[in-house]
Amino acid sequence: MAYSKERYTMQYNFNEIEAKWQKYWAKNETFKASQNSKKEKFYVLDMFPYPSGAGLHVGHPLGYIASDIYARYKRHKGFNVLHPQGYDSFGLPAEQYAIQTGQHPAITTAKNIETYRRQLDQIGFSFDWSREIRTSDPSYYKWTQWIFIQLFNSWYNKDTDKAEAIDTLIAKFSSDGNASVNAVCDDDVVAFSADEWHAFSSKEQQTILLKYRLTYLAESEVNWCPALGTVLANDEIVNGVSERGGHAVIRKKMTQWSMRISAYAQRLLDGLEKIDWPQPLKDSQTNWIGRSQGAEVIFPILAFPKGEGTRPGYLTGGNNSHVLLERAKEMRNNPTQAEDILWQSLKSKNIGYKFRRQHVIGNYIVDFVCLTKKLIIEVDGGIHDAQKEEDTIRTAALNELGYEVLRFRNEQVIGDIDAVLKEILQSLEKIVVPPSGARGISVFTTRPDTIFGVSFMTLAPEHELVTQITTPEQKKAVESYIEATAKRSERDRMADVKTITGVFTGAYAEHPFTKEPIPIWIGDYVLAGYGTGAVMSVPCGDQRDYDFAKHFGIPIPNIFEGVDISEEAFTDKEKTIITNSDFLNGLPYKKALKTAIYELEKIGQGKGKINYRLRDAVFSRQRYWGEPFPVYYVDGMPQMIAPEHLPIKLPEVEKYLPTETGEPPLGNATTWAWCTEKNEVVPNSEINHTCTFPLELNTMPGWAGSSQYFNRYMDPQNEAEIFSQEAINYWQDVDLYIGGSEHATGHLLYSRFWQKFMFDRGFVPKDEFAKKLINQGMITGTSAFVYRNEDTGELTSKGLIKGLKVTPLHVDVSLVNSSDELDIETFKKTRPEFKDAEFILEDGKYIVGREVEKMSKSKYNVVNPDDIVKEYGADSLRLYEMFLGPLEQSKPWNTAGITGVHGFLKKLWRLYFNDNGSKVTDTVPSAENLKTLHKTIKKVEEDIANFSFNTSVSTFMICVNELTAQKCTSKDILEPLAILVSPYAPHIAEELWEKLGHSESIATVAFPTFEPKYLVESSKEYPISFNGKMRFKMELPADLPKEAIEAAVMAHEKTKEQLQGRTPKKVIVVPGKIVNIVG
RNA sequence: GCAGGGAUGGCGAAAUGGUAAACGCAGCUGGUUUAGAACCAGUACGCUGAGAGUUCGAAUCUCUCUCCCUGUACCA
Repeated sequence: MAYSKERYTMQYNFNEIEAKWQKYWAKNETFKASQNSKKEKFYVLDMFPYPSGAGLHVGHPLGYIASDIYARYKRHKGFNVLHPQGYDSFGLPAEQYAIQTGQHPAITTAKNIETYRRQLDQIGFSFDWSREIRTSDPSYYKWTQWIFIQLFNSWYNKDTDKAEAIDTLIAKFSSDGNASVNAVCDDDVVAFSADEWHAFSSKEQQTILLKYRLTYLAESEVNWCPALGTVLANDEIVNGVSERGGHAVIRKKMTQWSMRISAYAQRLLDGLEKIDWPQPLKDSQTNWIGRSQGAEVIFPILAFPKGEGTRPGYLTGGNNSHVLLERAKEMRNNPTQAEDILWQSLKSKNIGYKFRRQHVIGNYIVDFVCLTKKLIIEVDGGIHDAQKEEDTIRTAALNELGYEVLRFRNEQVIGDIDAVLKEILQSLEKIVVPPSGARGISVFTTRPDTIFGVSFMTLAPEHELVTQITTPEQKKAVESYIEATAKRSERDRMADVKTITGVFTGAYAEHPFTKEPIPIWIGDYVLAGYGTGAVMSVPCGDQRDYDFAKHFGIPIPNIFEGVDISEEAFTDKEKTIITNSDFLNGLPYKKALKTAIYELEKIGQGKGKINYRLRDAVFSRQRYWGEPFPVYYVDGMPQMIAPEHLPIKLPEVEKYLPTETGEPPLGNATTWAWCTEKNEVVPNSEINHTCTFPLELNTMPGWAGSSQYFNRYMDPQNEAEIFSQEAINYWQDVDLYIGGSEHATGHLLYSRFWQKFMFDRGFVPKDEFAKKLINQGMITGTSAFVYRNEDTGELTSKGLIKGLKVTPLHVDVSLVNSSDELDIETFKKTRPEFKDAEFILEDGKYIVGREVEKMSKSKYNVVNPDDIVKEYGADSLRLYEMFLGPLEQSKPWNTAGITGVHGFLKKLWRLYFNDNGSKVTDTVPSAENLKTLHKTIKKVEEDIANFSFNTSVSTFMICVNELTAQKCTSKDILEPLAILVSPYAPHIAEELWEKLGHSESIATVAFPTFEPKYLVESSKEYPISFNGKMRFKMELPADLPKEAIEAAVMAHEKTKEQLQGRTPKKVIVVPGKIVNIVG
């Protein structure tokens, strides 16, 4: 009996070992990163998880295992390693669960975190749990709120190309106004002087500053999801529906907080060059930012339709208009003969345009004016000959105000009224009046070199000019087109790219150079949200324009030399030679581009411009379970709460839905007002708008809490600062960041933005937060299927379904063994609907079908790590996940293979122990032993450097197989081996280490040093190939010179056999590698 | 359409200019102890998606094509 007990303890009892060491690590805080260490730092970070209710499946730990191996390896290499973990614990699922059950999201979140922690702990990660953070914890989101305030109090100075404190902007405004300020700001800022700045009211000043702040409140069109009751960011929408739940999304105007990320577009692009991130990830950020270089061109609008167009203000007078108005009235009542004749023809839209007489414009009273066309008609008597000079000044002043002046003499009007009217009409037709302040249609183009190829213009149906320029004849067609496109969802519009639709507005624009009229169309291939929402259409140089022109029979002028455009547009920039283009003739693309921009700038109708696709990020969400803003409102203007009063804690609410009046869920809170005297949150009833004000009802989006969390880990308990200068200066940045590629344009872009902002404001020393990033691939599930015969209802084994009409049905993967046989009895028990099903077997077995799919509950292919750990142990799970294949590749899970790595661990254990106890001796290791060990050290170090963890697991297997065959028992080999294995399989390594007689943890023991001398071979087995095909092998001394090798090979009888008497043309000898005989 | 990645035994894969398939799973044969199963020994299969080029030699480099995956999209 005693013997069998002894035997039991000497078995590899992984469950016991793993529990023991997990407890030891926790108790001794083995992996606590030291805050003041003389060691070199190394920061290994995982993307922290959102703690969902479903818990972890085997796909989740993949990245964590890889980073853990790296972190443990770095500890062995003598680094002070920071390897923290936390939870991104604000989010929609907890809130929706709360809506359904009434359970507070904080409670479900805490419960989920508990599950996650248990699951993570049992895998044996070396996280420094003393640094755990949770984004939903007020002590953490205090700093998210703090950063928001910093952003609010900053503006982007384009001259210094960085964010600066808002005070510096205010100082500029008070000394010079805003004329000299070169900032990233809203489009609609108007110029003001220092005096005007001082004259503005506080509210006006705040309104102006809001246009410059890095986070600002603006009415913007947002993606509103009625089903979720919230706004979604662009990256939260997939194929026109919400990423979560697939609900419809519509465009809606709302006042929202926005982040001026567009200020950083260029730097976010430039920064990609200095970070070691995967190329596909960099590419998707590059595409997302979408830089395109070209020009903005303005096309004046021609020929406003008669009587239509913009409605200019009636009161056009200057400062003395009250005096002039009296005089004008008088003059109206006493017209001259000529004036009267003309008025009879002009009044009541007689010639199609509305005219006014004796109208005050600026400081003048003009005889007649058409306000829509800004055309003034003056009828001069003899007196004007004497005051020619004065009239010139008058005309110039009116021109300055944007009016054309047409002068006629009394005699002309009286003598030939028809000729006068004809001239007036001609002028009216010709005059272009830019609507509502704009000077024409502004377009963005990357091909200003093709400007002479423009044969029409296209506006997005939503473009604001559409309603203003459409002619009465086209009005009906345009309106019905707009209605039709509005009905089509974004999804339909995307799916249906091939169908060409559009309609002519009836209006024309004027070509900047040829002055030819260009018809203006609207078409839904032009997107309102990109560029200016209008394009200059060059059918010969753009396929979409080409298709549109072909479809509607619009001319397609060719401006490319020697190119046939009868079938399709010519888009090859490099081969472009411009022709039929006036001053651009004969120029290649690049030169033509520059020249076109130069000429456009010269005539003031365009300029070179860089356009970005990246839009400012909407930062408000109409949700409960998110960070509250540290903002209250005074007279409609947002005010920041002073940082010393943070955190502003999320208030309690009755229910988590929007209020009946459509306000966000925080509108349900009864204690949600800010008292500026007590500096605390007080009941809403105390709101008096003098010292107590309403608080912001929106909360921050999901990415708020994750955009700086990596820096908070450096000093997570600091209550006075987001992190101490000491901590940030020591830890600097993340050395290795591992996580999924799905965050490419969300978290990873926003984090880089905030990091650059923090850098600009001097809070952090690095403007990129992660030097190296790795995307682990997804682990997919291997679903299993049974096949139901549609005719008989029988379940047919996979090999017999050919020719039958069968429906595949998912079965739980846990009921299938490694040979794809179904456990029929258990299947019947767990799926009552198949209790009496007839099974058609092959060779007495039911074989299931297999297919690789994403892991999901509904597919019955989810594999839970808990079960694996229980059955094979954490070390087996860790090794197996690494062994599956390259880290970055997506790969299917198949539990069957785990017996391989599990067997390896048992074999490893038996190197150290047999039934009687330890086998380890002080025997001097053989050369063979040392060769195996050092070969392994070399390969494993190379593999870790390349993140090739799958091959190092193979290397361990080879090593253990070899040492077992060598019957190695030497401590000098087995000790270093335990260290080598420890990053991968830490539990067994600790146990072996302890059994070898050590009392300290293996975690920081120095990694064995590779010594090349043990790998030196005295001989080499040369592969001898003939014409590149290996035929036989030959053992030769390793240091044999080239000539001797050749001689030895040629003398070999097998060589003669291969050559069959032929003389080789050539013999290639690569010493140490190969011999190749050609001939 | 564009961008990126990929295609090697029945399966996961290794080899990045020099012996293709290491390592593991599954298969097959034999053995040992079995309640299940575990362990040990042995073993077959396979020529790198197709074609061309460079080379003494190509899975690896170049070109053309096919297919698959990921991302993205009337981006002017």
